[in-house]
Amino acid sequence: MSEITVVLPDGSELSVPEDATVEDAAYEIGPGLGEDTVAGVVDGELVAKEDELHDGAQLVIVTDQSDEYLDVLRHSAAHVFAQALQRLNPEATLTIGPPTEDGFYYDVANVDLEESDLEAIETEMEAIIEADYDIERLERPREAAFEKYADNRFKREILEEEAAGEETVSFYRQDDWEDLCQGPHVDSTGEIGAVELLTISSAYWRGDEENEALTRVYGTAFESEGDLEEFLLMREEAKERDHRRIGQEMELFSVPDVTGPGLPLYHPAGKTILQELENYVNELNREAGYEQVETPHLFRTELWKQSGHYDNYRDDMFLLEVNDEEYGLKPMNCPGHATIFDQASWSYRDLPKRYFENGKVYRKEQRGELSGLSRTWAFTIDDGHLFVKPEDIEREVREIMGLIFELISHFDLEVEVDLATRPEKSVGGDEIWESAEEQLRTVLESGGYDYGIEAGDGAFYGPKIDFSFRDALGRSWDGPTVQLDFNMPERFDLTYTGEDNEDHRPVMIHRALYGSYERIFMVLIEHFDGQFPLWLAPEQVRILPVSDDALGYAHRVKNELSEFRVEVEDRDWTVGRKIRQAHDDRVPYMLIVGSDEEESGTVSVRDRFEREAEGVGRDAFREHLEAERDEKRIEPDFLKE
RNA sequence: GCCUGGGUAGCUUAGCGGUAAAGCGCGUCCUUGGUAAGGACGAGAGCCCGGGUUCAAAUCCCGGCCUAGGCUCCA
Repeated sequence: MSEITVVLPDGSELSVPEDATVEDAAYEIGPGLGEDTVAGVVDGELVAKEDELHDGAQLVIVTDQSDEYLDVLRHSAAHVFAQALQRLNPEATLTIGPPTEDGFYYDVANVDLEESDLEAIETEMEAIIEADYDIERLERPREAAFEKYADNRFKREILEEEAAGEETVSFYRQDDWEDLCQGPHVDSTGEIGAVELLTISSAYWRGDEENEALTRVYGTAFESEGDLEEFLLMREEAKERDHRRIGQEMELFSVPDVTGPGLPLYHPAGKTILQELENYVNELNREAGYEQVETPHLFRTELWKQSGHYDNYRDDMFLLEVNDEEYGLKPMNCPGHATIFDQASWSYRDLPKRYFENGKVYRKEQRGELSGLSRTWAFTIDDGHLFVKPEDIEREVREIMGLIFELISHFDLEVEVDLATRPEKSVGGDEIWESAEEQLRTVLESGGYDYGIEAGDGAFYGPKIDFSFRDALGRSWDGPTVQLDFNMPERFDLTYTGEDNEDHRPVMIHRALYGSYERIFMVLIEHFDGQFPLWLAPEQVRILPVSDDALGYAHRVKNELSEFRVEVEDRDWTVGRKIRQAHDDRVPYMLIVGSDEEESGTVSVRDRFEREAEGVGRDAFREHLEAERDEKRIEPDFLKE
């Protein structure tokens, strides 16, 4: 029999018979590994250990030590769910049930489920796990599968489409229950250490809203109860940190019914934080040679026709009729900036022009998508547009990368960088795309940035570098972006005069350092759990008089700290109560003052970490505050041991 | 936009055909406090909006609006 060659993770090659499976290959490497094999990853795709290999395959063996093992386990947990569901509701029609990042789901039809039903299903699942049934793979003729699923049009559709042309299809069996499935699965139900069903929602068959709505049950599974508990704790913490909840508690913002959906109101405390964020980015931009501009919220649709937004995004724009003419709220700031650029003639000596605006934009997002500050109809972008000579792209992008890293260094957030390349639908010639992507790559390489490639994920008008933040709970959020644009300069016929006295086309660079203020605000609220660094904290210091007798001194101390956001707690409460409240309100520093402090002219300092010091000099404290604020330190550190 | 839940005091929620409840917050008073909730009293509710059923609707039905989770979208 002829042999084929597969490539192992360390680059070495392994020869195996041409009908060898993943498991066979593992045994070739070593009997121990063969024994432990759960599944394989072939050319980046998770496959069953029974699947045959092909010549040149990149092979990774998956054991219970692999990262992929949890996916396999969860896929099996989805089967256990389906079996349990059908034990209790035999009429339930199964569709698909894959693993996800956090667990698994299973989409079912012909069954009415409520959250309250989940407990009984979970109990049944635990019985199945307890019984430790072997999980067996069966090959059946495709025709037999059709017969078996005579009354399940979903499975038949899978057989028709996914399994088109196959003679046999695989089933996985545990106990007396089986499901059409490609696998892979763990060897027995007992390997699932812990399961939990989480929520019920709905989803369309194959994710298409034209199709039938199915009932989707989300659950998760782990190797051990301990892992599950850790996961649930993390989930609970995420809920506690929900920016909508903290936003309400700290009176940062609200989205009342009466103002319309997705149109948040910023209250004084919230606006204080936004203003600090804005002041900082304004300063950073000024230093980097940007000129601040301002454009109105409303333009004639002529402008949106010129920019192309009207053709592509008209349905998502807010349009209105004024004096028989159509106007539209701006969904982007760039056409306004391009128009400003177009109001003069420029020489190559003038370039690059760097315009900047904290511009509010309006996009009529789908109603079901709106949520807190994470998805809104009105949001503000710290939007910069650069008009550059093509040969300057690299230098400008490098500078922007520097700005972005400078900015995020103050927020204790990790960041991931991705290069998004040319999508299928795009404008501009091959040459300019290749050159642009090359220049972005050069910046990323020479800057030593770790980055991934999102092939085909660029904008239709140019490639881009996307940043995503990772917060304290390990979640990822869209952040800053740098995008090259060859389209807008064409559409607006932007030109500059070159050294050769000829007209040339500038390239536009769109960039945002925060992304949107709403988004960064949300991320920061949740990342810091509302415990903002001093420079951002809406209330930086609260003075707690021990009794009313100390009110006068308290106000004198407050006046001395007038450059900070300071409040005097003058409610008729005990000291303990005042401290409790200040902690609940997440104030970085408390100053407790009474007769002792008044006589010695000092303050007692307590911070949000419950650290304390008595007899602190007022000047020393004020000077520390100034430094902590100006250096944008993450945590209060006056009382740091 | 679609599917499934939900909208009751400033906030969090109970009540689910028959006189609208609680905790927190708020106000007044007592207490004048020393490091994470002192006490008493009080005010505060078109029960989301519009229709319908009923002797009677916060409660049941229909429509709308908002909201949560999910699906689909995201220049």
